Amino acid sequence: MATIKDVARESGVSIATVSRVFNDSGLVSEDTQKVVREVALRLNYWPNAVARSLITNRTHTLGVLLPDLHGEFFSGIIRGIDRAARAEGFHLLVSSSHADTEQLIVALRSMRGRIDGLIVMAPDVDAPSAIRASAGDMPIVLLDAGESAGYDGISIANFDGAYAAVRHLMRLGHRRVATVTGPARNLDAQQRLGGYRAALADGDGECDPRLELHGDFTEPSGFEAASQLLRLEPRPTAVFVGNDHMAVGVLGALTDAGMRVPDDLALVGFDDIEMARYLTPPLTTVRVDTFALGECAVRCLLGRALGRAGGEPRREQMPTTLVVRRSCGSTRPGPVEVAGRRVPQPWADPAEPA
Amino acid sequence: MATIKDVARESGVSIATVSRVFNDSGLVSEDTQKVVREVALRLNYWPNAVARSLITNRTHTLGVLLPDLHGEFFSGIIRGIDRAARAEGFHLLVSSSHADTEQLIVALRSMRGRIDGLIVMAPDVDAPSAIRASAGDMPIVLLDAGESAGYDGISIANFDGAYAAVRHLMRLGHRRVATVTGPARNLDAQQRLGGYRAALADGDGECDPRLELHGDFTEPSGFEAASQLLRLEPRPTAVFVGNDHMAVGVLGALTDAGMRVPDDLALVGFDDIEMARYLTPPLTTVRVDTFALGECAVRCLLGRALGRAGGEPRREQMPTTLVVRRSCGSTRPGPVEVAGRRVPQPWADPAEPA
DNA sequence: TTGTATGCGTTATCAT
DNA sequence: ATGATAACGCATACAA
Repeated sequence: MATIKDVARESGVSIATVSRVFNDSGLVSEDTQKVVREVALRLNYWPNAVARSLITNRTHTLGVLLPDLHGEFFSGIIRGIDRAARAEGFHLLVSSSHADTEQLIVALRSMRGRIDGLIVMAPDVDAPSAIRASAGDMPIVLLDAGESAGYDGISIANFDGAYAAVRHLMRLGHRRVATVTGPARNLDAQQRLGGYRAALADGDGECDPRLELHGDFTEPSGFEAASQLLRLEPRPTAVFVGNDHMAVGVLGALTDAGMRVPDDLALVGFDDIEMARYLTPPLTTVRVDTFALGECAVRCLLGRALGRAGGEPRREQMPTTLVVRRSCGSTRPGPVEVAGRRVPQPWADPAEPA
Repeated sequence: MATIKDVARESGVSIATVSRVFNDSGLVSEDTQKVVREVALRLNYWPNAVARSLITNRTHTLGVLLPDLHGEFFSGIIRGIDRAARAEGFHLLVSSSHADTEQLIVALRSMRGRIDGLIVMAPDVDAPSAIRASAGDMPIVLLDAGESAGYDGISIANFDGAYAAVRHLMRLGHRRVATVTGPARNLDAQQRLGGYRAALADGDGECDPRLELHGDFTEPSGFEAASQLLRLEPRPTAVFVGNDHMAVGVLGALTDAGMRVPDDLALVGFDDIEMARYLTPPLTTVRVDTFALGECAVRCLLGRALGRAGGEPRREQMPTTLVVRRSCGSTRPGPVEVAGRRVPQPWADPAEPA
């Protein structure tokens, strides 16, 4: 692999000139520039990014630390990150599957010097401080974390989304509305539960602790929770499920038990995973725009990394949208959902904005 | 951010000794080592990966070039890559969304010096040679590409999977079996079409060019194709669809037209996306283990990058599995599919191996 | 066991 | 407009 020296020698100029050709390009004469570029092309030369980083202290690379890469949620986020980063000429150094904060720190440490900024989705609540210690003064954006002081952060409007979903159920006449929660330590789960409770309180719904069933965001846990739900006396007439994966499990259990959705029990999920619209009945749910979340994180991060922004930590919140389909038994279905679809699909679910 | 010099000074040793502590660790006395480690911890020192790479010419990073990051297919692949790479202490430098080969080359060039090896899923047929020119002597693994000479490559058993799917339909008594293909230039699509044709020829099925409908792997294109399919005279009794996304569109169009699946028309897809089991009826399809595909790519690549392997280019093929659900009208449903699921789901689809 | 000195490929700072 | 040379942070051959 040719280096700057090879190009300099072949071109009959100094390495400084070659370097200038590939950077400033203003201080080099047309003729010299032409020669150098030709030689570089012939030798298939391109500046070594590592050597360049060492002296400039800039890598044009963003570190991305996620708990997982699987599923639509993470897939959407990383896609948004990728698009936005590429648009600014940045690469992505990705590491995922961190079981705990310690593993995350190990990954972060080994990125030292290789990245200009960091996007982190921390599994634990205690992660941020540990991260800061290992990250030096590198700009960091927290994805979906709490109000950690001193960090830029982007969160999801979990509370609002859950509130809108439950309020929708109550407008349909439901007073006894159950919920299936996510993991207790999970912030999204906590906030969604908060929205559920608030909507219930604001709309004179029944506030019964037994109506709060516990899941862990997985489909089997939804199945389990639904089994418990069916044993409640009196039985709730609707259920707000903390995410769509659990809602799939709930739907399965209800169908098994011979319950009709939404007639016997109305159902609303959260996330709007792709599958939601293809369930029977199509699932009413709260949409989270994960792509935009990723994009937003990059914009926020580059604002700091490139010194465009400064001062106060910025906190942004990604809005959510209630997507009404048939599982909630809405009496007034909205227009056909068309986002991202190119062809009319008459068999698809009706939907309406929140 | 502390450097090796800071640690050396604070520890009262030379930078060479500090370096040894963080590398060999055999040639340094216990005492010195202890002091250095303490100081390093206090100063929050960790070797700068970029500087280290410059001299060792090893980055412990793998480049990953994919056409997209969206959807289960890519999500599964990159997850497999991530896991396998992490297990070997490697990072991932990811770049995606390359519309054409030129964009891909630009991305590749800017990775120069930053990666020890490359995993590429090239959108175009002409990509490999361009890649080689820009990659120097870096080890490369091609994902899902043809028989490009001189490269390690991992492909999917598209032909076998399609063959098994269509053969299954014929065993169920179907003779007039249609297909919906993917993009003409797409290798997967070509191979799946090949498997369809071969199974038809081997099993005295009807070989009618009109039975080959063209799609582009998107759901709307499946919807369109199904509309054409319904106008065929005589109407086929079964259809093998080139991927699950199109199969969803086909199913929608058939349902719209009042056709019953599988009674009026049997349906088989390809990929086994998560949604497949939740459709009505659950979709019989050919499973591709994308996770294993990614893992395999990393193993193959590291074999070369770490100098473990040599000589002949290796070509591996990921096997596929026919997952029988209800959309094909199989008269003998297999055991309940349990892979990756922790809780029995009695309402779930029956399945059987190929 | 430890220190000195060189070089990795590049940019940046001086010169000229 | 161009060249010589010192950094950048580290690993390593060689010396001690």
